[in-house]
Amino acid sequence: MARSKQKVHSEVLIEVCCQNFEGVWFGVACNQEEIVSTSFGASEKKTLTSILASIPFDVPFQVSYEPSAFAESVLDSLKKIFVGRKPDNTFCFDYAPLPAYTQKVLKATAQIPIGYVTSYGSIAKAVGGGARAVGNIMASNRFAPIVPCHRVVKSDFTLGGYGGGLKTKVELLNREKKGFFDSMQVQVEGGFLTVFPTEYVLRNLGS
DNA sequence: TGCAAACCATAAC
DNA sequence: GTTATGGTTTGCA
Repeated sequence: MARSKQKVHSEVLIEVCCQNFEGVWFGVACNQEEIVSTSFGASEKKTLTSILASIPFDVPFQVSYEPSAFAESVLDSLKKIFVGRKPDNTFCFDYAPLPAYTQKVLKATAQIPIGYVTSYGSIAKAVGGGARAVGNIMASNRFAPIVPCHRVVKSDFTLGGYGGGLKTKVELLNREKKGFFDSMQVQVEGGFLTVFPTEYVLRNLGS
């Protein structure tokens, strides 16, 4: 029986998991070895809703309460990032559904090291395009906080915005500060991105 | 400082 | 196609 020409979606069943860690809900959607989306928030419902929003209607998914080894390792990394530590693993993301420019911006954002921030305009300068467009992409970042959009601020080192709330953004940055003094350049697709010590932002908040 | 105008990719009609 | 929408930036008073 020839079935090979049929589109069999069941082969890409997406696994969705949520876990609570110290009062915060972390969620992941993944297919085998790729992250489809991640999220975190104060309630399970909100976290789950934001995860599900990034799964296309015609793709089946399954909410699992017993995460696969891969999902478990992603959740583990989410928690580590949340407390300001470096995750053990690097992951592949399912960038395919996203527009090319969005992919470029997210990949550049992913290059910002712990202890550093950059600005919307700096990313725009590195990969092309404009700061507002970068801001829009941050706002709809489906890989937070693994793609660290909390490390992107305004050019005057004030906070800008954050989907999870500015309070959360400050908390994350506070845990990530390393006491660096100098800015530096990191290589990204399309050029070099200037990053600045997290302290530049934090010392702005006091006054 | 504060305001206005320019900027720019997306998503939604 | 066209328009609306921002997690911005910059210049000018």
